[in-house]
Amino acid sequence: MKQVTLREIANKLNISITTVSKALKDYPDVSPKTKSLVKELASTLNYKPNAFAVNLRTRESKTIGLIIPVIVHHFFSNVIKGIVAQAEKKGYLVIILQSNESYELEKKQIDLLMNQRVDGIIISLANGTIEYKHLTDVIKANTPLVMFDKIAKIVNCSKVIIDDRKAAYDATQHLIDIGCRRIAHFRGSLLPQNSIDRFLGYRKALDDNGIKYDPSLVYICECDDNSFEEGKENARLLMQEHNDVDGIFINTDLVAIGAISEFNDAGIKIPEDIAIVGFSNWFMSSIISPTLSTIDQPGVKMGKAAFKQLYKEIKLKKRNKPVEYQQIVLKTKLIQRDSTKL
Amino acid sequence: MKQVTLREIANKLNISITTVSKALKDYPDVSPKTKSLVKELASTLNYKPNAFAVNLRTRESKTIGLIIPVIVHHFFSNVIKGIVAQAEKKGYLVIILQSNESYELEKKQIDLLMNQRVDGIIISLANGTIEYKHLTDVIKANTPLVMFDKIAKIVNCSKVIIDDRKAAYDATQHLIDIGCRRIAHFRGSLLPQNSIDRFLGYRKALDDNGIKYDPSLVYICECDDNSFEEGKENARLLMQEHNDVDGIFINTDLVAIGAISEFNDAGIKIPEDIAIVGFSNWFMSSIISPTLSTIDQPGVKMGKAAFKQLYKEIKLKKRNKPVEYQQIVLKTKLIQRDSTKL
DNA sequence: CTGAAAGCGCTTACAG
DNA sequence: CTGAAAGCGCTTACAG
Repeated sequence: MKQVTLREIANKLNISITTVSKALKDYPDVSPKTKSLVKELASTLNYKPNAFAVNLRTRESKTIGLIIPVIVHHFFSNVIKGIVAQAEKKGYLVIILQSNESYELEKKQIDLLMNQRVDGIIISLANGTIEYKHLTDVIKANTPLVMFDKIAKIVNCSKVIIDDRKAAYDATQHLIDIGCRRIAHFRGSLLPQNSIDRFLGYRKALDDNGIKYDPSLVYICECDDNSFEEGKENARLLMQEHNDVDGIFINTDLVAIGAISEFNDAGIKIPEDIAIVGFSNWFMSSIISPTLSTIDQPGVKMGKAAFKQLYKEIKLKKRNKPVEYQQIVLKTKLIQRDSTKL
Repeated sequence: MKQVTLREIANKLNISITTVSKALKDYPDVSPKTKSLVKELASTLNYKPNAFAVNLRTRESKTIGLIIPVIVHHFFSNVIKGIVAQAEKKGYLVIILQSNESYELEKKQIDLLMNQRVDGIIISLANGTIEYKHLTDVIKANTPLVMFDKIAKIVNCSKVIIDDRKAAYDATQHLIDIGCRRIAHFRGSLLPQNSIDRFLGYRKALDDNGIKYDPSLVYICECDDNSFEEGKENARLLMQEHNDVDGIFINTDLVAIGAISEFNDAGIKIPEDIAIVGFSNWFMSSIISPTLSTIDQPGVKMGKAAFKQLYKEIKLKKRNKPVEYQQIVLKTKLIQRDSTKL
């Protein structure tokens, strides 16, 4: 089945391609009669404009790119859902790529998307991303760029984040409030801004409560595919090295769940022996035993907000208007469950 | 920053656009000297071919579409991962849409993708899909189509599936093997082929073992966003209506996890009072308590297989060769965990 | 109200 | 080895 073109419709009706095009787009300078004739034939022939030709002319693809570190991940799949839903409302399609936390892949994928002439890009950085030239290049090429969750502070573009520092502070304060005094932290990878901020929030809460910060209580997780195992491993180490710890604030739920599993196996009671707070509110956290206290991080909302901001910038750019970059900070909240109910 | 075009390079080097184009694509009839000159300038100017123009000429978009019922879903997000990874290897990008189990949305999304002139489409049907014209239209338009997991048997195209009937049979037989004699089934929505097949496998296992099939032991779940709650609800009903049941085979893990949670709350012992087998092997199943026996369904593999088949068909179509539709059946295996360890 | 013409940026059959 | 020309299918400024 060959695709129907404007020319075909024009020939069949013995009018010009121009008029067909204008009729279909409801230009005011086409007679109602012609319009209805054209529209009718177009629909019976099942005419679909060739997107390539339209894109080439209008220099718009109605497509955006999304790069995330991992797809199989409660938070990120929620973000995808938010972005895809919002984009569809505005007639945009979303190309999704997974960087696998690799800087090299991320660079290549930015390139792919720029080649594809997407109208804008939304990205959450890979843990491995150490330079930002690929991102500033996007901005230089005048392609709207929005970063979310794992951002680079120094890159000048719009960002959708939560206040990681405050959220981590709240989580740690909560542990202190229920009586913990020797509090460990399983932090994320060294580079990402959010794992830095969560660490800083943890430290600040200790300071403000007169608890001495002890670096040996901080364990690192890469938080890639192995999060669950990393949680188990760190829990094992912690038991060997510090049997006086009474609380842990953990960078992300999946790691926390690994830790819980290890403590359960070792016969350590949660929260009586060790209280635990996670981060992100994965669905799993509400069904493991004990249920896990955590910080709710609104994935779908973040996705929607990121697309909305990108959309604004795409529209502004189209009208050659100046863009003001926004830093959108969404609210989080502490969810108390059994892992901290003393 | 304006985008660099072939014309620009041609002008700067005082040669024709034709030659520039051919040089960049390593045509044999361009002198090595010209080639290196062109390539060097192209790279310093950071030339990127305009994908729209290329697509318009070559009638290829190097982009495929993927429609799935839900994104936030262990199995489907694994499939996404498999498809995206495999596609990238071959230089293809993936546009992802979520049908939300809605037939109407699914139709609209097929339309969107066809408009976008994707090179092929991979789809897992919505529960609500009752007609297949939108799918046969894709095939008529000569766009390669591959269905996976939730397929329509009567649509003539390639399919990637598991043997749902056998897997369900295995699961039910396992319950019988450990001594269950009064076995309920929480089935999926009525339309999808896979929930029909799983039901049939369940029934066959009962038959083969001389256990009378009792329709009142079959409960239905829509398996949409509420799966967990549906599991709880059905478990509640089951306890009221049939306190003699000693085993349940459940259509999908998330529903099974809801049921486990309800039984735990009600003080019913798993597996002593009721043994449970789920389906799909969600990560969660290995960490809840008791851990859940289930059928492993290879999401990433299915995604990869689906893309590979689609890719084959895209290539064959390009060479005007006939396509032979494949039905690819991937292996599943029963994973025994505590919920059936008597 | 209608249409001829230019042009978006490429690719490729063809001529020289 | 090089290049002029046609064409992919659309949009839109312009003329009538």
